[in-house]
Amino acid sequence: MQLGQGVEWALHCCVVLGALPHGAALPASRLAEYHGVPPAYLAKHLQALSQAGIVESVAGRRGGYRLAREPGDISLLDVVDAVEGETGAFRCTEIRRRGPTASPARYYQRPCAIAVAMERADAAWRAELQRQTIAELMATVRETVSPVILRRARDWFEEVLP
Amino acid sequence: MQLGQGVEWALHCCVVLGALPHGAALPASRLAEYHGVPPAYLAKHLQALSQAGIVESVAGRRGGYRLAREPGDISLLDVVDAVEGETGAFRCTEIRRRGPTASPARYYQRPCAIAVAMERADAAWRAELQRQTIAELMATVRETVSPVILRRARDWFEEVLP
DNA sequence: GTCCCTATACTCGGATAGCAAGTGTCCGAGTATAGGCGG
DNA sequence: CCGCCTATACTCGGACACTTGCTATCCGAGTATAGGGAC
Repeated sequence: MQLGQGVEWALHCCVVLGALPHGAALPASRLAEYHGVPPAYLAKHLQALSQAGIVESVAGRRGGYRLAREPGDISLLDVVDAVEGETGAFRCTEIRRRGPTASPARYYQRPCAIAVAMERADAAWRAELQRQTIAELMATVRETVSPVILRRARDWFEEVLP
Repeated sequence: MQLGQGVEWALHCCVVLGALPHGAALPASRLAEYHGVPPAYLAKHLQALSQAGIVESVAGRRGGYRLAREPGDISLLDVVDAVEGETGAFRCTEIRRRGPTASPARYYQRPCAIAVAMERADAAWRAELQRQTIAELMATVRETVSPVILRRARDWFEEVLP
């Protein structure tokens, strides 16, 4: 089990977009340049965020992406679900109904105990992601990132933002 | 993100092996037959369980697999880690150090806030899996599975066990 | 000076290849068993 | 009748193809902008 790179990229992008001046948009190409990742591939994941209503796209010149909601209203789970899809980590294929002891469906009304146990762990994972928001992430970043880096980032943004 | 089928199969196999008479072993082929899954592929996952010390293999005639520890000493996390590998779901590639604002390593001593947040969710997932054991799974199965199915399973085992 | 129009340059969006990991399979090495043979 | 030996059949274990989904890329549709021209 392994999450795709897109999750990491999407989260970093959300933090960056949240730090922009209100209403400003940043093109996907700039986001890719800032993070040092392939532009075309990052665009694909940004489209997923757009379709999920997490970011909104602004067309034309001076266009780009910006957060569609307040950073405090975007949970990490929202981002992960948008990029990875909402299919749970565990998939129960009901193998208990197969093999020589297979029986009519009425004997399997209770859910599979193994599926229940795995879903429980999955729920704990999702709950922890739901609990945290992009706003909290931004606050932590501001507190932990070196002032030097923070300054360089601000300078770079002022340079690329028109 | 999606776990492989092997996790489901391995958990079901552990529950079945835990229900065997003490000391008895069941061949991989029988386990595959009982669950209606490809024998050769299930064998691959059972090898992983064997290398992790969860089950032990008995060679030769009357051989097969049996639990290497008491069911109460095997957590679901043990099984998942054995089959899927212990690599966490989220992988941080430190993209914060890339791009135009890249700086010397001494400015990145604090861990990446995004990685920390994701690791927190991963830890919650693993903790929930660690909390539950094969023994508890067996108890739940005994309580929830239809008596008819339970009887058929017992009959089948008495038939195939020599 | 102000308004409108047009050409432009830039943006997103979906459709298109390449590759790694999970999926599925096979055959060889090793061993406890079962039967036969000898004492 | 008992013990030993051998052949056997069965087991696990690792090495070998195949398919799905993640990774990476491109070009076309659409739009806000900037500049020029007319009034």
